[in-house]
Amino acid sequence: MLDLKLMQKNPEIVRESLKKRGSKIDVQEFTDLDDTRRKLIAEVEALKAEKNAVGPEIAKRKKAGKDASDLLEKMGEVSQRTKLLDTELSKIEAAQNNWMMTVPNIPHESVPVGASEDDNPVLRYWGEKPELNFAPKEHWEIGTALGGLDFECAAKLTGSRFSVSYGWCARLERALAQLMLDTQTSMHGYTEVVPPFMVNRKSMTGTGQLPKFEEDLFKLDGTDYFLIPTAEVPLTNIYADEVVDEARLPIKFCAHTPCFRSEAGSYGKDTKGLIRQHQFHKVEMVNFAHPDKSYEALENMTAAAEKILQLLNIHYRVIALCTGDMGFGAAKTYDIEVWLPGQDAYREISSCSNCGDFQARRANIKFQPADSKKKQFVHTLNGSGLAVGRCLVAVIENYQQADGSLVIPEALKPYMGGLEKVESE
RNA sequence: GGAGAAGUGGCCGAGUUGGCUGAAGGCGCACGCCUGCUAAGCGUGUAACGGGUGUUAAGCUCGUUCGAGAGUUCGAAUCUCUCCUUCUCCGCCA
Repeated sequence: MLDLKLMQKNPEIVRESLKKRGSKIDVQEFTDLDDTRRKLIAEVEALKAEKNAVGPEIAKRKKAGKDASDLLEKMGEVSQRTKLLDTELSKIEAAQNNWMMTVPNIPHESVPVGASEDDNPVLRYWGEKPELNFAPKEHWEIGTALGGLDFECAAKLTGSRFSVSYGWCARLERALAQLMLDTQTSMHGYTEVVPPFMVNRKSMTGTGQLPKFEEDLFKLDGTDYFLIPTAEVPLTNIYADEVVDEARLPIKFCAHTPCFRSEAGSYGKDTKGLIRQHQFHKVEMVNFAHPDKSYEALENMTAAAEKILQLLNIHYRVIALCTGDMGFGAAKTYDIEVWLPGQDAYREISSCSNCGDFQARRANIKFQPADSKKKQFVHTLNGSGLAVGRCLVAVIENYQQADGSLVIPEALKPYMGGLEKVESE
C-alpha cells in the first residue's frame, strides 16, 4: 500500500509511476474519494464533539433530579444524524481503502522503464553454456527414462500439473533443498524457519496477494485459509503488527516450504515437466531491512541466491525487471535465469525483490529508531534461494550425459549418500 | 467435538448499580534532582491512528480506539448478540 500522504500531496508522482507500469488505474478516483471523505469526517466529528460536550450536562441534571428532556430530544437528533453520516463515511472509506489496496508499488528510480519482459536488461552472466556433443534432452524425458519422475501417476492421483518422484530423483530434490538451506543459514546469516503452509486472509493481504490476486490462490473450502503460493507470505507476516528495535535489523529468515499456485491464465504454457506445477518446493529468503540499507540488502540477497547455482556450477544470467514487468508489491526486482540445455533457453529460477515499505505499511511492520520517538516502517525483501523444483530441472538438464545417464554435481554428493551417477537399469 | 474461564495502555493490573475513566495503581522506560559510589530516594513525563490549523516541522485543537463486529441508549470498557483468540477439564487423534 502506498502512503496516503503521498497520494494526497503528490498525486502526480503516483500517476507517473502507474504510467510507467502500464497500469490503467486513475488517480483522480482516489482524489475524489478523499475529498468526500474529509468533508464527511469534518461534519461527523463536529457532531460527535457536540455529543461529548452535552453528555455530562445531561448526567448532571439527572443527578440533581432536574428535567433534561430538551437536551435528550436534541441529542436524539444529533445521534441519528451521526449514525447516518457514519454509515456513509464507512462506505467511502471502504471504497478508498479498496482502491489503495489495488494500487501497485512505485518503482525505484533505478528500475529501467519498459513495457514487457522483452525490455528487461541482462545485467551479467555467470559461467558458460555447457558444450554438449549430443542433442540434449529435456528434463522430463531424462527423469522419466531414469525412473525418477512419473507424471502419469500424478495425473491419476490428482490431476495435471503435478508430479511424483522416486528414488534418486526424490532424494536429489531433498539434497538440493538441504544445500540451499545449509548455504543460506551458514554462509549468509539466515535463520531457518518452518512456518504454516496455509495462512489466513489477513496475511495474504499483508503481503499483497489479496485482494487482487485471489484467483491465483488455492483456498481451503469452508475455511478462510489459503495455501501459500510462496513462503514470503508467512515469513513476512511474522512481524505483522509488530515493532522491532532498530538494532535488530536486518532480520533474515529462510524457509523450505511447498508452494501452491493455481496457475490461472497460464493454460498451454509449460504443460510438460516440472517447470510450472500447482505444487512445488522453494527455499525462500525474507529480509526486514532498515530503509537506508534495503537496496544494499537486495544486492546481498541476489548474491545469496546466485551462490547456489555457483556451487552447482550451472550457467545463469541476472536480469533487472523493467517497470512494466515487475510484480505488484515490488519496488525493484532482479530475476536469476538459469540455462536449460534441453529447452535451449534461460528460465527464471529466482526472483529477488525489494518491496520498500509497501508491504510493511499493509502488514503494519515497524521499527523503533534508536535516536527518535517516531516509529518507522521497515523495508521488506523477498527472494527465492532457490526454487527447488526448477533447480532440479536445471541439474538434470545440465548434468545429463550422452548415454542418457546423469552425473551428480560435486556439491550435492555429500547429500546423496555416495551416489555419483544415475544410470538406466 | 463437549463443559467452563478469560481477553483493558510496552508489561502487570483496577474498573461490571452505564456518564465526571484514555482509562487508578504498580512495573518498565526517558529526562531531571539528590546522593561520594556500581544501590536507594525524589520529581516530571511516558499510546496509536485520523480530521482541522501549520513550512509534507513543532505546537494547538477535535475525533476514534478497553480482542473484532453488530445492537440497546441522549450516552457503553461497563448491558445484549455473533465471531476470533488464549487457558483449564473431558473425549478423540498423529
